[in-house]
Amino acid sequence: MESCDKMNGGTADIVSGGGNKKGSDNGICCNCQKSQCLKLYCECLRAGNLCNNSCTCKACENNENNRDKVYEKKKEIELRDPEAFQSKIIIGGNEAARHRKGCNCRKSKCKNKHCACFSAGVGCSNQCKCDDCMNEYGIVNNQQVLVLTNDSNNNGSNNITVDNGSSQFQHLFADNDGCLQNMQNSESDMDRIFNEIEQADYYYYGQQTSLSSNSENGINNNNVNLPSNQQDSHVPAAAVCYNYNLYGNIIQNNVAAPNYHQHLTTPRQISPVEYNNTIDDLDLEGPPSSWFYGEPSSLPSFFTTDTTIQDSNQQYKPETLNYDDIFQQEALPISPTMNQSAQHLTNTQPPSHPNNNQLP
DNA sequence: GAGTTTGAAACT
DNA sequence: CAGTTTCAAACTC
Repeated sequence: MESCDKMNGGTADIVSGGGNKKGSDNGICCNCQKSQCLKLYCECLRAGNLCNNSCTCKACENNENNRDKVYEKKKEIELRDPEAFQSKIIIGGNEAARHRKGCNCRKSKCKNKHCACFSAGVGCSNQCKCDDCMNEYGIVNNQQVLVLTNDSNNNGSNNITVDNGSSQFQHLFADNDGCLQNMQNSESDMDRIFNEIEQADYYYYGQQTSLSSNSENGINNNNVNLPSNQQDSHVPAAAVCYNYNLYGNIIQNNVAAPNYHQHLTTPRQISPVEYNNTIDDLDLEGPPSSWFYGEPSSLPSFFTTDTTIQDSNQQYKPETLNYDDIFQQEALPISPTMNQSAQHLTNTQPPSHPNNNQLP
């Protein structure tokens, strides 16, 4: 039997292709045999996903038909560990990323994927109780900007894929990955993200630059007209997507950047930016935000510290809230307040939604 | 593909 | 809280 492939070389196709009856996957799948996919052993459940068509689990109950049971089990798990469904990785401020609980490795020396820290792409920290650790804290063993590739060379298809760069990389984005989940709602979503990135004003070294349609030399091939002393960018722009809980606190964010070479060879049409954020898990999350744009190297500092999902008890029912009235969804450029925003993330509390309206 | 190793999660 | 068992992923052959 074909099993859920965990060793896919770091490329996860996040285009749904439609017809996914068991739920969205984010590239996550499981092979659970005994847990009924109702324990944290199940990667799908851990990520907040229902199991999907890529899963080869047996007696799976983590599906649409058992939403109530899934919810009850998740509550049980959260009783044992209130942070169980939060990202395992904490990235914030100027500190190196670390695993929330750390690892307890005895034999692996923390240098393979048996180690939770290594597997998540971060160095071990003083949270860990590992022996003979060779996974030094502060050494991030992956890249931090998600590269989106329009993979037109793959089987002649036009699918957009996520090139993680390494098999470890995807774990930065695997947990409760609401932004990618939302992108799966439509095959055109990734395409739209590209367009939005290009539609946005470009920022470079914190300065807004202008778009030029007929640039000739160097970096200008990518249609960004940069000052001559700043023409060394690999990627013209990148975007970050925040998801907020019902209190307006960031609970998840993602970073995306267009593939540079693809960008050079396939000029993309600039189209009006539209935001149709579908909210799937009203009980857990507030509305996902728009994508924000900025200079790529600045984006990792926008990763947030961990935040409690404060509505996991379904206190706020979807029908009682009018999200449009609470949040105005619109794209806001990161710069020129980039530094100020980044500074906020060094605090314990992440920044609130730009149009935050605190709920009771 | 089957079997072994590993360490987190669950349990006692 | 500590020790043990269960579990599924990672790894090896």
